[in-house]
Amino acid sequence: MDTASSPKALRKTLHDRGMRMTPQRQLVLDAVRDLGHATPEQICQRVQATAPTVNITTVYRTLDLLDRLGMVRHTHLGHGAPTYSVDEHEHVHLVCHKCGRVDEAPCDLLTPVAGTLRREFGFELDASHLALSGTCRDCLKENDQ
Amino acid sequence: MDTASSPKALRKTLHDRGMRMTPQRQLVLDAVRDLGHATPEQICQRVQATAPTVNITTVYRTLDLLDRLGMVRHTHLGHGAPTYSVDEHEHVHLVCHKCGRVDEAPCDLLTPVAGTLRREFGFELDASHLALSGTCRDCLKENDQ
DNA sequence: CTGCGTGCAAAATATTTGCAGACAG
DNA sequence: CTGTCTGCAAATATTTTGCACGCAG
Repeated sequence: MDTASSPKALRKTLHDRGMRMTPQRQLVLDAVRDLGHATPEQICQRVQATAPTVNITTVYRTLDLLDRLGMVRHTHLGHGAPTYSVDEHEHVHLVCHKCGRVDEAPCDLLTPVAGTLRREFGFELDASHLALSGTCRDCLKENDQ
Repeated sequence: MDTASSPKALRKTLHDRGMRMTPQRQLVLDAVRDLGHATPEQICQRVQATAPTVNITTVYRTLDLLDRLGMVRHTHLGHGAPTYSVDEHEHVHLVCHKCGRVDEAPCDLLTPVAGTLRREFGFELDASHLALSGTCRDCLKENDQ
């Protein structure tokens, strides 16, 4: 088996478009996979743990590249910084606007809504690109006290 | 009738908390109401059409204040800048990630989903705070051509 | 070799903070 | 009058861009 984020897959995708394979690109892809959802800043720190000279600029450029290649995707979790994750396990993000915690829910949660939107608005929903915001279990409990 | 964004309502809300009514605060609230969804930058321009000396700093501070007072709310539409709107007509935002267009859908679209989230995740959904992203009617059409 | 990709510095953008004066109450 | 609010300038944070060198192919 050969996952989408393996060195081979990355090399092939890049070469198919006349682009080059570099250690930096592999490190960024690895970091995105390992961290789950992470901001460019966090990804950069992770990469620098292995290769301290890699510049934040390169991280931004590489994330942008990998996003356009479809190898990672970015999600707007709310407050500000977008977070990046590998495209593998699709899910909806649930962001608590009180404590900032991010949970995940299965994507098909929104399937009925997606159908309604398509029918009534001609709008093709991309469920995993944005988060749903609200209040999480724990913060709700705190309010009750 | 006395809407939530009327000068009187604003004055009262402020006074109840020992805060002061100022022309700047009324102008910002008016701009938010008139513009629908707008970024701090756009709101500032609108305010400056009437009062050119009002500073962007004041707009940021006032938006933050009005948000905490519950007189406006902010929504993360995706790409970057949050947008502010009055709390009156609740709706879900549909953002096209291709052309950037923002449509609105009735909030109760998500009522069934909100129920599922509450039951299965203990998560209380706040539907109007975030946007759903996808591809709008027009951009879908373009893809077909 | 050739030129794409990188690191560095600096620019562009977005938002926040410190402080002295203005003015609401 | 008193203390909050504002405007200005500068600090911070975030992301982008220009350029010369290094390395992938």
